Amino acid sequence: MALAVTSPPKGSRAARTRATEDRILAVALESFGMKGFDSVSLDDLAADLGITKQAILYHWSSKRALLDAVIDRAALELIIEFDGALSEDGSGWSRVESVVRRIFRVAMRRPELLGFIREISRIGGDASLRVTADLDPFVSRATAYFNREMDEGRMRRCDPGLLLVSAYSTVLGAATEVEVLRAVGIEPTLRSTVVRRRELLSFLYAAMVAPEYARTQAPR
Amino acid sequence: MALAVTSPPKGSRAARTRATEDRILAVALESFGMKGFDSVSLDDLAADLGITKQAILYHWSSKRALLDAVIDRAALELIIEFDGALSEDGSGWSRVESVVRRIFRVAMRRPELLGFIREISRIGGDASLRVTADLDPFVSRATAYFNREMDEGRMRRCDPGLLLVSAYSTVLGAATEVEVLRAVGIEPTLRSTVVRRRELLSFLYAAMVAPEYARTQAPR
DNA sequence: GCGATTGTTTACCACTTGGTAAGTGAAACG
DNA sequence: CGTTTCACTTACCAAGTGGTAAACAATCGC
Repeated sequence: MALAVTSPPKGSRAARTRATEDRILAVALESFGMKGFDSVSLDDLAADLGITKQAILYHWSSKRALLDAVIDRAALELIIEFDGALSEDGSGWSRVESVVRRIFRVAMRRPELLGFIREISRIGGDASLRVTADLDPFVSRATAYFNREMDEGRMRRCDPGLLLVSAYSTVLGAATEVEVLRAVGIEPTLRSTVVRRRELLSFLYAAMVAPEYARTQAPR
Repeated sequence: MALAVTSPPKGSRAARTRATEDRILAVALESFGMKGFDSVSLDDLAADLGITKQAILYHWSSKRALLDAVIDRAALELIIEFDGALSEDGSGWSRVESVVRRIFRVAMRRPELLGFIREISRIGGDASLRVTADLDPFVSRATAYFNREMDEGRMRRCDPGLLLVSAYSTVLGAATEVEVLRAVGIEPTLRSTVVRRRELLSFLYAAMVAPEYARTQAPR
């Protein structure tokens, strides 16, 4: 899919270097996330970019070093996508709802981003440690938020970390487990995604919202 | 980890052939599930088995053909692990609970099996179609079960397919997303797994069991 | 016992992999 | 303007990839 438009040199040299590295990281994130790290060769990447593999190795000394850079970029983009939702106005359920909507939006529009995180989990070792470290600030904020909500009785009391994992994997699963969806007869179209999101929200609502509080805030 | 004990030839020729193919499939499932299809070469597999790669290619004409065989085996093992739980005695929540316990047991004892299904999902194409077809009977049974439970008012009314996906990915996630667990500060030990399973069960309980029915069957 | 069959190995092969070394053209700098 | 620096390419390479061909040894039918 070489879109390689050999764009006319523009801007300062430093700026163009940054632009090239950006393009490489973007394509690498996309490919690693969709096909897996080992399934994508540097030649594949280079071909998609319309450059040579050695150009990539000029910016990063090895494929593994490139992976580290992609991890950092993916974590950054994830935080940008989700962290805003935690800062939004509204409390309790409405804020959870907005996070879920964002995850669905990301899963629909940028599936490679979530796929990449999963891929990193499987690679394990240093790569996992890196993504864990990168995402730590976000996790802390989310956990603190859950704790606050529980303290004020708007959410069922439970372990915030586990709640985060449960909600994360539930939403991520419903949003990305295409094959499983097919297996249960749900063809992943845009239309069905809306239905799934609505059902999932009521699923999460039942699981998370404190019963005493539920009457005042009905899920859609 | 070549355990290659060059076992003394035993049994009829047909039986030994079956045994060899079984060993190959077992090791391939383990490796593909943990490291990914592309990350495991035929030479790697052969080395683990203490044979040569050409011995593998004698039984299956290509690496891809081997993958198909592994898919069939994985689906079979999955069905064996889970289908029994659907047939067990008990109704409503207790049966769901027994399925969840089984998935956790599988996730702890045979992580490669669940990892393999996920890997196949990502490979997509024919491989996905194959696993979908293989698992179809089980999915039908589970869906029918959910429908029955809903009809009799023991479960919250909702789309059975989506419920299956949600429950599947929630449990699978909580059981296998080791990196995410680490990120939220849950070190995946045997002890913490028990805690997580208990919390997850109450999470699922709240989400699935019909409110009118909940009073009579408290989750542990 | 003996040739045919079968499972496996040794010997290859064309191709791809990540990575190195040296060269090149254009911008940056004095 | 010359030269130095930089981003990148062409030319390689050794190690590995999936796969083929032929040799070989154990077992089967007879």
